[in-house]
Amino acid sequence: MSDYLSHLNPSQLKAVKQTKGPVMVIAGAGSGKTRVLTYRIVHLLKQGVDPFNILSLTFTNKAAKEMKERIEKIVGLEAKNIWMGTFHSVFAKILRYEADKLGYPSNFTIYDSDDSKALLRRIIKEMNLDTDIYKVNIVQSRISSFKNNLITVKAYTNNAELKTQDDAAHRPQMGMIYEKYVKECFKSAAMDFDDLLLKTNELLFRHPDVLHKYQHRFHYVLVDEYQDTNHSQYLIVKALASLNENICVVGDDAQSIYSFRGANIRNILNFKKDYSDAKVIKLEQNYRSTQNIVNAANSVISNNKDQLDKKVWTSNQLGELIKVNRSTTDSEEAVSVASSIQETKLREQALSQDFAILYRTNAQSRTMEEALRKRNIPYRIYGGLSFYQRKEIKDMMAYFRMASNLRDEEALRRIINYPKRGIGNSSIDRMTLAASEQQKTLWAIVGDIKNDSVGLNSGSATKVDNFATLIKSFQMMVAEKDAFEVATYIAKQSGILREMQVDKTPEGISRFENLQELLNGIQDFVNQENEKPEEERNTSLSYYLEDIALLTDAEKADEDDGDHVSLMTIHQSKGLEFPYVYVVGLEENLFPSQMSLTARVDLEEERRLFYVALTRAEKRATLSYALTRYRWGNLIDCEPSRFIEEINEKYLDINFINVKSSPRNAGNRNFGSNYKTKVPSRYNTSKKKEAPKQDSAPRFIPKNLKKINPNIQARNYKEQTYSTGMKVEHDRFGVGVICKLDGSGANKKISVNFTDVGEKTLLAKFAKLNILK
DNA sequence: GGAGGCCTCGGAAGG
DNA sequence: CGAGGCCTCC
Repeated sequence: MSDYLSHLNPSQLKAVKQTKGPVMVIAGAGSGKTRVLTYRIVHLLKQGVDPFNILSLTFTNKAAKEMKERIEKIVGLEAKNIWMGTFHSVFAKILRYEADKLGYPSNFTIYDSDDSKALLRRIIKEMNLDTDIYKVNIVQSRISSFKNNLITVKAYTNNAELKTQDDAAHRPQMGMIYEKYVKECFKSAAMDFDDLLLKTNELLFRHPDVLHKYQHRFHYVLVDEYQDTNHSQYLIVKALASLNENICVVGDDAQSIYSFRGANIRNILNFKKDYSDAKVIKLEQNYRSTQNIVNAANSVISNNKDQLDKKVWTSNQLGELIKVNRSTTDSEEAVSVASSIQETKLREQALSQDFAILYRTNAQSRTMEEALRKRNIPYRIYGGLSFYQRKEIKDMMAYFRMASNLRDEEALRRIINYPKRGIGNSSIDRMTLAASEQQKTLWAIVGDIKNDSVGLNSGSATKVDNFATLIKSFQMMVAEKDAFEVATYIAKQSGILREMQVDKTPEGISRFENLQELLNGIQDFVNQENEKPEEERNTSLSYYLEDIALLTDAEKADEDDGDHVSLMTIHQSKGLEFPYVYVVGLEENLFPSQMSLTARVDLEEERRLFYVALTRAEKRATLSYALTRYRWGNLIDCEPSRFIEEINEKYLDINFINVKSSPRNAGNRNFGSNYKTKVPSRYNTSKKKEAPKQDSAPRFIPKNLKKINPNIQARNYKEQTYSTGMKVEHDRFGVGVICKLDGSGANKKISVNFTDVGEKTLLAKFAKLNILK
């Protein structure tokens, strides 16, 4: 496959061939971003670059996997040697290799966010702090943001501003919690997700030799979704690339929707400042959506101030207008979506999988689900608990973690009395106290309970000792047996399997099946390892844990569960595309979210989220809102989202509204009595908003639009004047000539003689004819 | 030590 | 409204 370059348009080609020096690729929605990244790597390999010298970073395992597969398809097994993976997995690998330099064992545990939450909860409790003020979620995200900005405990202590912020928020003990949290993690030989990046920075900046080594290893660095990088990731990338400066970042500032988890849109906006000789290549041709969708999306995003200049366009067909639907209640909204799906399936011979329903919050899925179920439309709700977050899996994994790292205190606490073995809270509290007094790990006390430094009664001590003996036997086995043998042994000996088998409720059976699934997965892992050459082979349970610690999602995607409508949050839909997309709940305080209304940057992010939602659609986008909605059990009144108003009206089809006879003046559209035409000025912070509306669309449309009949482009919901003899076009019936007009107003009828289907009589208000001449 | 009732609180979610 | 943490009572 040597003609791979011929599949690219000029900008894509440029992005692929510009392999030297810093390059930023701004990839508009649907512009073939993955194709460029893939081919760029293929191109490097074809030029003779050693795969070991290429570092390619993504945010999700899925993205990494897909890219690897695509490259492998073209260049073969050579692709396996590329350093390709998520930030976290690549740097976890490096950290394990260099762990001793940071005082960690190489088999350190990775705490997921539940583990860190549990630890924080314990710390806050131990410090006797008010849990209403020191809420775990707040503390956790605060510490996360410290770490993502490289603010260590020491740096925090020296930072008066942060201290002042926390004092002002009535959380003066934040620094102390942070300190204890970091110490506990270290004591447990554990790193949380943020540590994987923070410690990598530490490693690279404190050990110039290590930095030097990896700078020389990675001749070429590629970063996908650069707009999603946080400061910590930014610094790592910068450090690694600073020697060769062969760095290529790909992203779209307009799709930056993750600031709430630390992503810093400045990284992409400032790339040119960081690398003065950077080449910026824009992929502006959209291959996914119709012109109406692309133009509507452009008109919305132009309301944002913080953005890189680009003009997304498409040569696809004009397509349908964006539909806007209003319902009285949220359940009516769901019914109207479901019936529209059903109708479209029949009329356009579409499959269920051609449809997606996108919403701002997960809570909105329920009404949608009910409506779909009533009509027997198959659907799948994405999101929710992933496989590895299930209790039964986490319990089992906690045993594995203990067997591999005895210092893992969160795992120990999770299983010391599960299944029930009579070790209660008072025993655990006593041992915890002893551990802290003697400056030992909790396991050191548990594993040596017979030496009686704790003062448990003999019955409790025996129970603890039996537990310790059990864990020790697991640990010994890890060194000798393969992961599957150890895992099945643990499942039986720990009593978990027995516990599962007894429970015959549907939930219990499902838990048992999940456990089986986990064991099957471990068997697969062992089999795969056994296929490798002996020197690369590692079938141990510890290695299995390393392998899957960062897999937060079970690979259920390929477990194709057939033709279904997809229900998901807009965040989850990023990167996906569907012929028909329904964006529901377009209401003020829901979308945009109420929490985004106080700051311009937050509102802009909501707008980007809306942009992402719109640009998922290939053929048709339908927006909807309800006038009332149940929220936390209460019925509340809603107003349509400002985002609907921000779309240039000529791309909208809101013909369902009882249009009053009064003429609408431009820029002051009337969506019905409940529509708020004026947004409160304090929200109206974007300067660009004042620009005349009609500008936003054509400005973004390049030459090729001229091929399109301007009359078609001008089509909108406004009443059109028809006369006999006019040549018109209908979506379904094709081209024809008007032969008769009847009635007036709402009852106005038009008879058209269509070339293909003969004469048809249509109601003018529903006909939506394009006047051709 | 465990079950069940009370209370609180609610955003989006990658690794 | 519903999930999950916490507390009380047995």
